[in-house]
Amino acid sequence: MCKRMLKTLLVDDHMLFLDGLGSILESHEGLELLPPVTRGKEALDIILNSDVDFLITDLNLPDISGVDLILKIKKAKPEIPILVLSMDCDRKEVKQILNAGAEGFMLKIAGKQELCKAIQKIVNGGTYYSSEITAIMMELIKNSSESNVSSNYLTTREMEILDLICKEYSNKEISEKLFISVSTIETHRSSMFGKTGSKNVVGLVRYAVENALVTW
Amino acid sequence: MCKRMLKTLLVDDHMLFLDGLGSILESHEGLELLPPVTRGKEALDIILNSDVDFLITDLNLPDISGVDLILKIKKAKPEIPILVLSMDCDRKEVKQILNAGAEGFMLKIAGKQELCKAIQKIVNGGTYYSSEITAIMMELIKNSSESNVSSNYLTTREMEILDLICKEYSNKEISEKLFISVSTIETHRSSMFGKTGSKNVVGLVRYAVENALVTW
DNA sequence: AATTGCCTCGTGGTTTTCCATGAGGTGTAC
DNA sequence: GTACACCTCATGGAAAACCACGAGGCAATT
Repeated sequence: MCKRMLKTLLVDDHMLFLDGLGSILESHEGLELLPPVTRGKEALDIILNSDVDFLITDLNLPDISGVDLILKIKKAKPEIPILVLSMDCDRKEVKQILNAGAEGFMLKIAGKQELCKAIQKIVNGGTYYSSEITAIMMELIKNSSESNVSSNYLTTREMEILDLICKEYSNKEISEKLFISVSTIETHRSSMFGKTGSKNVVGLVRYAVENALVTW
Repeated sequence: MCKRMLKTLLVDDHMLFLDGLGSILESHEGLELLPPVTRGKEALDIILNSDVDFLITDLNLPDISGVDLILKIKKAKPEIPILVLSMDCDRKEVKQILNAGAEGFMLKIAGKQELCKAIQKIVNGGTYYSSEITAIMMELIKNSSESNVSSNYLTTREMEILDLICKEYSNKEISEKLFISVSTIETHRSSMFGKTGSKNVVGLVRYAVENALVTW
């Protein structure tokens, strides 16, 4: 049992959660915690330019989407195992995360015991998906025939923007939060109008509510 | 400095966050951590039936709303200081929390230093609101003529208009349907903004959804 | 190599919303 | 009989949303 310490990077936009996670994991054997980060791009930078052995990340990051982060990492350094923690999860998220190739996916409602179990399995080359996730996986498999019917579904970016719209963000505020121009937001809005058959932002909010894309 | 240990209850629906918070705070002097809970009703039960000196709670709880929790506690045991932690915050939340009488309100993006500062101030009889919160407070004050003091209920006419707004009607369309001028609609909208603590029409829709004023 | 989907951005314009302010009319309640 | 809540309306201006169009970059697919 003289394993090398795994350099572990924690990513979450909530410092407090990060601090807490750090407190839990610093006593976890085999892990050497790197200074945690709150932004996806920061994380990406560190992973690409230094030695990281293990990544534990939140799904909701301020700058880039968690899925994007995973995709980019898996492309550059597929050997680094990734454990994703998320507040909630819906079918699309699960699908995206699994496709992106994350080794683990669990919710933050889990306790530290479950977290440790997940880490254990993953660092030993396995995978861990919590029961909530596996339940959704079942559903996805069951309904995989009609899943392509909804081909006019919103893209990741569109959902992201819709989420902010539902939080009363103006286009300008969204552009500042996502670091893209107002034009882009407008383009996304327009295409969402088309996809959802809405006339204005109210229609989008309605769509979001009906499809449970937003949790208030 | 031989203060009594303050029996502190942590409430959050995410076990992992709870565990983390526990790790951070167990070394905090003066606090004696009670077994944390994930449900609002559980918290309420404990607070009403045993000795709790300090409450740190999340705003998004699975069973009852965080605001409800605070209101109920403040009604029964107003002497217990409450620090609210939240993921995000919008005007409505801030307004509700402040009205409910919480001693502190901060975001989870804060670090543990800020958390400790907040706790320090609060247990010494003070209050703590993070910069994000105070910024929103400013906004609220700026835009409060009389609205947030007086009744929060919408009038019949306002509800009627809100209903049409939720059906994607523009002000012009509403004015034609109700045979009143666009100015009038705007006046109603404005006063609804005040009453509901919204910035724009999305906030109104949200209010309508939350209060089941609209059936889609 | 070409196509397709997604994300990005711009220009220039119209329409709508939002805001501040003031004010008249009605009915109810004290 | 007056205070108050409600509904009505206007002016005028600033900000934001909406629309139509074109277009380039990137990555995956074919």
